[in-house]
Amino acid sequence: MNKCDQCIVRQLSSLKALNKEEIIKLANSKTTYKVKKGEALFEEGEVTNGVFCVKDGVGKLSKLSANGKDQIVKLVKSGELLGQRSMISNEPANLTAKAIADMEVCFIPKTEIINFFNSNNQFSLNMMQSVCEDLKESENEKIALVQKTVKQRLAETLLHLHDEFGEDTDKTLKVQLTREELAGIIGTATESCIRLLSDFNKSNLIELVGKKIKLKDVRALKKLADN
Amino acid sequence: MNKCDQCIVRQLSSLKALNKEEIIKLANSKTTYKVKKGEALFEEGEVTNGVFCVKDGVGKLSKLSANGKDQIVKLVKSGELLGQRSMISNEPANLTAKAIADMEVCFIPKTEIINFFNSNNQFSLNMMQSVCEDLKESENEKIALVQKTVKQRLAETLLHLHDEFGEDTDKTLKVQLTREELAGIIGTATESCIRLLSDFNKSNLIELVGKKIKLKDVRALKKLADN
DNA sequence: AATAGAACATGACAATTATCATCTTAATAA
DNA sequence: TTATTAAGATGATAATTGTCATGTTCTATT
Repeated sequence: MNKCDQCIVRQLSSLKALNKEEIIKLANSKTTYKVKKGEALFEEGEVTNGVFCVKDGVGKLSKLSANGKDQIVKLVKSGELLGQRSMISNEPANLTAKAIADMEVCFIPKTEIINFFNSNNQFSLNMMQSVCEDLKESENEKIALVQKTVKQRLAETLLHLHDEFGEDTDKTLKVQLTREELAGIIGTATESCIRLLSDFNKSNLIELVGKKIKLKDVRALKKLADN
Repeated sequence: MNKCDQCIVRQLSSLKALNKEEIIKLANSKTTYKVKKGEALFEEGEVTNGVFCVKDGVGKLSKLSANGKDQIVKLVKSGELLGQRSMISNEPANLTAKAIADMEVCFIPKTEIINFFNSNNQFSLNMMQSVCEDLKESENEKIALVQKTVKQRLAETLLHLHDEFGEDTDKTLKVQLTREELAGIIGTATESCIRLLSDFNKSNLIELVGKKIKLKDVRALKKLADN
């Protein structure tokens, strides 16, 4: 059996609908490579012509503003796909994808995906559902941006990061984000983000272990977040 | 030939991929009805179990916040579909859909849509592309919320409304939104929205004709919006 | 036409958040 | 190790935006 069969992406993403035969085709058409922390998988405006499977590492989808701030739209972790939207829409990428932690990815060319669309209905449906999931999240985040304060959004984001990525052995968040990146997720200035982290630290909601963050009072954070 | 064949929704939405036979099935399974301005098609949390075709009128998808403010996520006009996301995801509606102008809609039950998914690949692809389009817009609006000022977002929104809905014979915007709704789109307080409209009026960017809005200097508005 | 209620408008003020400056600490390269 | 740069931290201040109060103008209904 080839490697794709046991791959985490195959287990977690839309690709789980593919049968043995299709998986073999997939394995033959894919290309695997590594992306170092800070490097880009693709940049806004590029035509990607395929989909990226994230085997390992963490990526961010973001857009640079005129004033130089990077707004992070989504984090992508191992097991997920990247670049479906622009591939499906036949458009250049709307966002830039960069590695936040060293990544290992496979690239699947568009032609192959289209074949799967045509031959495997469940695959199409899975893909559609995954885009719908992204849409729902995006809408809810949009609403949160307007209806919640920066403090609430920070609390919410810390909880999300905890849920999605888990914690290290020292109980700190596993994803290593700079304060600037964290600010880019919640949509605020880096200084504001740092200030609030200090506040949270002082009021014992979190603990700052060097640059890492440990959630100390999840209940209080939750209460703060959805008020 | 039955009515669906000539329907504007059939011409503009994903439904355009359906063949004659499918259109007949569609016509037999649909139910048509009217929704008056202010009334809801469905509310957040409801299970819709199908898709709405907007034959006429304008609708808004929105979410009510704790403090009573209504954040508008999307406007829907004739020719578009409504409720695909929660149908595809098998989830209750995430947003409330209300009529902003008297609407005429057809409801297509989920079972029928699923049949089309299975029998017609192009239909699936169209639907997927339309969700992708929504996702892209949502992401871009999310970014705009963070990276642009309220003034810029108002300018941007006025231009969008002009593009999407056009103008009446007196050159005012065709969509009739209250100031409160407009504020709900750009994500600000109603008073702030009103104040900025006054400012735009004073600086000759727009003209306030009663409650209606006439764009007077599109170029300046554009410059303001994407700075 | 009179009245009530909604929508619009504007001022005064407060709260939130951004910006700029400066400093400390940590990471990286020579 | 030391130098250099990046990341983190904090204060002071300004700008933006929200909130509350109040008044005006529509609009609909009797």
